[in-house]
Amino acid sequence: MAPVDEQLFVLMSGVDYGDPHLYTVFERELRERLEEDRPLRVYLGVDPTASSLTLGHTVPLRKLRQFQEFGHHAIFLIGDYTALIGDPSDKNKLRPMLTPEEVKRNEATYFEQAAKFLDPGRTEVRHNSEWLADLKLLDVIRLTSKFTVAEMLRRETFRKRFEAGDAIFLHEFLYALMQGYDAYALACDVQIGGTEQLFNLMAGRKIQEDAGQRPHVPITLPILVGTDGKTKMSKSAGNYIGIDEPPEVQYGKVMSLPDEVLPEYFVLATNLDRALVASIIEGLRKGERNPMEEKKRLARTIVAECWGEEAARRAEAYFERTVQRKEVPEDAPTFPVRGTETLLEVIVAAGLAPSKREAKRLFQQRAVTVDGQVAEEGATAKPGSVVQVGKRRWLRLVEP
RNA sequence: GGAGGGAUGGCCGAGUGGCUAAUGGCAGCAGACUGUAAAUCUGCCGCGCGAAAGCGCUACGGGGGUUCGAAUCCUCCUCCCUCCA
Repeated sequence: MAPVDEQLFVLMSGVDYGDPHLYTVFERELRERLEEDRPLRVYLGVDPTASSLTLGHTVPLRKLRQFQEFGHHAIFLIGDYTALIGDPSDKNKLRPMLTPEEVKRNEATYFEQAAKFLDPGRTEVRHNSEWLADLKLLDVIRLTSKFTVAEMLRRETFRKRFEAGDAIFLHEFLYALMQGYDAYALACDVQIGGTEQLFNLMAGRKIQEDAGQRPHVPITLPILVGTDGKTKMSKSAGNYIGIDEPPEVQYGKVMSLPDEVLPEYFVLATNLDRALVASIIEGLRKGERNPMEEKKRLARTIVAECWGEEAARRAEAYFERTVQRKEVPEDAPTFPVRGTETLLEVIVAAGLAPSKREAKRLFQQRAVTVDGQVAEEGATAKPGSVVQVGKRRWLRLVEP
């Protein structure tokens, strides 16, 4: 296996426990395991609560991949049983419990997409219903007896809700225990998760230890911010980059990220060589590297990791043509016109604007051009001309 | 079983009878600028008619009501939360 120092450099990259002391401790623990020079059992658990993944979901997947590339044994655990409860970790309110049918439906697409970021042939896929479904009430009670109420209430998410007078249901306490039990059932050496899950991972250590197992090394990663550069990337917030979105869309979304988040994106959302990543970040900080060039590299990398090199080249070329050189893309959608319709009608009919009111505003803002000339709202749509709305919407008018 | 609090536009969150298509923030869109679709600045940001002023329609969990007029008051219903027992 690769030298321990080399492994450690890569594996600890981006890792954050929210506490420098913990970092030292866990880094040492990981070093000890790596020195045993054997494939470690590394597990990542994912609850199939959503049917399609965002770039944010790929952060822990990439970490698992890194372990895999060093020859460690990767376990992808589908939390089909825990999903029924709902992880309270990242929420300040109760999470809805899913039905078994919903879980099943999400699960298939989930792994299919996750597999893009793993080496699927070398990944062991498990479900936690395999062991959790068989626990007897007595087993569960024994598990709960290892934890105290004070311990639970010290946890930030619960504490805040408790202090705010919000409801905390008993089953929410159980979530951490279930995830902890997974670690024990898998007899894992390492568990990967988001920083907000540290509590759950620590619960796992405790359960393993009580059962006479060596507690695993937690590897927690920060939450990836969304395209707004501020809040957590999520579908519902609309600030996401979906891994099944078209290459051009992904590329564009990356290019619209605020410059400040480039470092964290390079660390968390790419598989680029860690030494290179470090030098990029350093270069950006010192102003020796051009943010735009680096952002293009980031965009290219992310698209390539989702769709392949070829798609990344295409997306980049598209961006350079349309945005940087402001050319009309040759694949601009066409729209048949007789020459009697008004531009306004055509823009709405072609879907370049959601409503007439909105289209009217676009005209008022001088955002509509025909063959490069700013067009007025009353103009008629003539076949053979090219309409551009804003920076990224085009239409080629053709004979019907 | 009892008492009380809440449900507002994509999200967060003001508003407690007309001045409210509804403060503000975020997200989004446009223009300017630029090193990029970054940052910054400015404007827009329910739908329809109208060149425009303007007019109309729909909207504050759901139904019904009071009123010249309701997101705001009353009533019933649904869902959520808290406290006491």
